[in-house]
Amino acid sequence: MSDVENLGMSVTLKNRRLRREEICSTLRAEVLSGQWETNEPVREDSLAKRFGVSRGPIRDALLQLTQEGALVYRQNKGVRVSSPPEKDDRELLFRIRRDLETHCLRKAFPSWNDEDDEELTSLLGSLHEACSEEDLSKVTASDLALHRYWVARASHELEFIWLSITVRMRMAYSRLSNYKEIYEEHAPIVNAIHKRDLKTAESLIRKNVI
Amino acid sequence: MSDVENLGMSVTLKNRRLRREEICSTLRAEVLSGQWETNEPVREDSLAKRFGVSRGPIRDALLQLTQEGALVYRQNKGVRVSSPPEKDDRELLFRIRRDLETHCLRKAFPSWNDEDDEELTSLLGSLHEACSEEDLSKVTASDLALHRYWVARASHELEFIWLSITVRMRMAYSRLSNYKEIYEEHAPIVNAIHKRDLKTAESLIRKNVI
DNA sequence: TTTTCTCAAATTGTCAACAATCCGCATTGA
DNA sequence: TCAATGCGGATTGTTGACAATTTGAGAAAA
Repeated sequence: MSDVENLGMSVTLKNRRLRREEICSTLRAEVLSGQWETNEPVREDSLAKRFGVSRGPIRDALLQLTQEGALVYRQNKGVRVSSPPEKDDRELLFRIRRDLETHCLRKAFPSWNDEDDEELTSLLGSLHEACSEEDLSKVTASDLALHRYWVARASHELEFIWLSITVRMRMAYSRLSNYKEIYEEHAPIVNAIHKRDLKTAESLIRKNVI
Repeated sequence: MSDVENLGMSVTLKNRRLRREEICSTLRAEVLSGQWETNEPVREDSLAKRFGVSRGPIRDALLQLTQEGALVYRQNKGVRVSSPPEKDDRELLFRIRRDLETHCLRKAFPSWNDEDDEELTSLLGSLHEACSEEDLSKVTASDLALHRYWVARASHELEFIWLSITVRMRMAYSRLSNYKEIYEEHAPIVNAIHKRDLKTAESLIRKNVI
């Protein structure tokens, strides 16, 4: 019953519960959209002031982003933005990510339901909105959230792994170019899923490089 | 020059620098070797007392182990030991891990040198010792460290990803059975690497399931 | 001038206390 | 008897202060 209450909680309280995650998502989107200069140090104090919390939760978020691959920690020197993976590794990472996504989609398909369709539509809507506004940070977050949905739907274990791979891949593709293109690549995927057309969805994901 | 000084630091200071990492490694080996009951809650206070630190560093370590997949975090309820991945996912994870290790070995081979050979020999020695002593926790840590070496040697980015996959795989194979067997599976791999025989090393790794 | 050393400011690492939340148990009321 | 409720201990989440470390500027020496 407390769960029911929580759902109805005010936004302030809701945010309180997810403070670390919230901060983490915001920072992740900023880093991945190339808004932080490489080699520019990230200060815990300034982030703490910015989010109106103490350094504790900030450190939690930074540590998590380090694990995900967006930041790199150095002893007593704080974090810096991570460099993109080497060329040799990119192909491998790309293949792994593709395998993960298609595996998850295939696995989730049998139990895919209307609620999932709604959620996906909503996420695609966010992506569309972000592309229209040309808000780079929002585009990155929306794109990530869309792909993440079918991965998480299949397995929360794989979600972690997928995220840490995808975040690292993204470091190489910051500063995306064509917003329209991004949306138009994703719409058909969602459409195929709505039609329960696994084969088409899979092949589209295989092509949807980014 | 401070780096040089650090290398010569006393053990106490060295440990100070790596406190979080140290705690993390210890706990990881314990969890992976099946010494913690599933669903048994892990209390931050007791860990803090055990390691003689405050809850801060303990929380850091627990958060990291959560990212790696050994533990699961629940809001206001602390962490619990993670469950093994589902059967569906294991095959995929296994393939990915295999690809990662062979990729890294292949990549590291051209610049592999005598120092690497020494290090590997030393790690194999630790594994042998651990197997002789039948110290489950030590076996797990040594085995992990051995494989980790050639991954890390190739790429620190891939090291993170490899670790989070391997840790999750291991949750399914806790309580290993035959100690001798473990050592005897690894010795030929190291031997092949010493002889710079990439092909043999690769095929042995492919077979070395664990 | 150039190099080395010292010191202070900035920053991260750690700690202990406080606030918020969860969980089990007893009490209450039908 | 049994379900609902509220209390109290235990546990996690957060905070601000303090300790340890790094960094860079400037003084001192070669």
